[in-house]
Amino acid sequence: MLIQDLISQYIQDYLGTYLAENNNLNLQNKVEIPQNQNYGDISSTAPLALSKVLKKAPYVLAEEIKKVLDEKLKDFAEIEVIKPGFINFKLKPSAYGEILQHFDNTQSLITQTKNQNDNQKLLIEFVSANPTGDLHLGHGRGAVIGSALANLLKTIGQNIITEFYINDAGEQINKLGLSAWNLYKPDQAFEGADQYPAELIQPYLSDLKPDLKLEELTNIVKERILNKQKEVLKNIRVNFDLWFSEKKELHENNCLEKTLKTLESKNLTYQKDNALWLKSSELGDERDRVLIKSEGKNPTYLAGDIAYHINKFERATNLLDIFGADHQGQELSLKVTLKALGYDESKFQILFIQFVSLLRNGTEVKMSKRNGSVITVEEVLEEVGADAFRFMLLLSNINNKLAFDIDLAKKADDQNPVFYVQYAHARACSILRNACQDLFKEQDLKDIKSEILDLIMTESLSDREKQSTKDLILKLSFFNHEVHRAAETLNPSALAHYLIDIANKFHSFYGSCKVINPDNKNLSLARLSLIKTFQRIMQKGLEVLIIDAPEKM
RNA sequence: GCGCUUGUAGCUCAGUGGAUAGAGCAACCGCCUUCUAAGUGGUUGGCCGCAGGUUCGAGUCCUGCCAAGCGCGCCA
Repeated sequence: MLIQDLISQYIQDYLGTYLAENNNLNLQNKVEIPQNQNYGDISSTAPLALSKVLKKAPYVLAEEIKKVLDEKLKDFAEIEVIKPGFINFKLKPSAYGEILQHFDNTQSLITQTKNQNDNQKLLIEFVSANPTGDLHLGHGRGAVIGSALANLLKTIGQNIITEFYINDAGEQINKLGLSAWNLYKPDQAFEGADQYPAELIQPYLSDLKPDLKLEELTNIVKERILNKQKEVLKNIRVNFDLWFSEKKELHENNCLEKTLKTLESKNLTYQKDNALWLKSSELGDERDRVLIKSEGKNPTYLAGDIAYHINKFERATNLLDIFGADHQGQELSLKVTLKALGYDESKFQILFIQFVSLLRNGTEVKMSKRNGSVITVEEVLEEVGADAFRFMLLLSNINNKLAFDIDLAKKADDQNPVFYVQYAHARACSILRNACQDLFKEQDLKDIKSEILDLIMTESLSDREKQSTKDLILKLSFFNHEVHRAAETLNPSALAHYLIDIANKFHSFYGSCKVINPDNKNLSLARLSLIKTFQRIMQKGLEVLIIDAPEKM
């Protein structure tokens, strides 16, 4: 077990004596690397955080914990209690060898969450763009975040389904059909129709048979646009388990009709002005909403959305939607309705992603659907490649609007975070390659003895060597913890930031510690073990985010 | 007007009620006969939007205000 896991485990065991019942403390987050060296290599604020719950002075609590830990950790750390109730651990050199040993002996770098209930299944819906045009950068952000999050949750052992909702019915499709028709048969054009800009539609009109009917044309263009979206998503490494067609699954399968009947049977609807209304204000919404429009008797988006979410609840226990910030109007109506129908609101969550703009030559390029100045995923991807595309969009928290700096994403130096991170990985691979070419055989790097690993922090090293080694090992030892924290907070960005952090610590280690040294083969082996661990963790971290980890650059 | 999100170094952002608020970039001074200089060491840089409150302790929680983005359709 890693030292910080031992610490939190022992504290938890000890505090458990205070809290026999209802003991679901999670102290993992209360054991950390302190900002300031003076506070030790690892520190815990558990006594401070828990003194209120346990009704005990934090300092007293800290002293008690110290007493317990002193005994258990005497080989690895010196423990000090500081004023209000901090517990600071100064690690002994052997602790670092122990961490290397731990990683040498551990196949899987990420622990699986305990499955209290194997029936739990989370359905994540994201992107869900209308099949009426190209994917823009905003869709790209949702796609990258959604795919990384889904992969992150899968990695810790959760049961995940990813889904794309195709809005292939309704007004937008009619509008698409008319827009296409007017370009296809200009002499028979529909006058005065609301249309999509011609340049968005034209690329999908090549090689058409001459005598198509409006409906046939609409379907062909819709299919072509959808296929294009699928292709672009594939290019940014975004895959879906299911592409859910509104038209097929909700309309033709009568799912929508069933939902309306259910709502009617629960007396949640009424007729007014020739339309069918939902009594949503009674359920907590700001006002009532229309379900079936008076003109044409077509369902509103909300009606379909409710039916779709009921359908999803039939296939999964938990739902997560990832929407653009412009969809927040949906949330309240949908949630109150689902609640009224008996679904557990705690099992349905929506994440809203703020807008993306594009920064080129230091100035912001505004996007506007109306005048056709949409920045597509495809055009940005072409310039920067999938790795930079993904990493740049992953770096900022979804609650912040983001300016995608396209010039930065193309740079091949330390200013560009994705290069910085990938370069660190390639450097590590290069050292491992060289080591096995000149001085060692592959076999030498396996099962390195603990006496040799302990040399990693040997006394005779310079301060800078010790410092950079220590920083790297400690940071690496928190990998599993960081992955789980990112998963719990549904925040893959945190993992991206962590990877920058370990890349930084690695580069620093590289700069101060010569790894391959024929005059000191044992120290070389210990350091190669560290490099190997770094390389594995970086590779795994990038894999979770679905970004390449190149071995050469 | 109401709701959601945001406001932290020149810029982009981390920050889980705890210690002297951190990182990257930019700026400035250094480091290649050395495993990838696509790199690294150091320096400079802060009324954490403002004002109250809760707390032993607030960037973090609460209230009000200011500013920005988005949302408040028989559009999707």
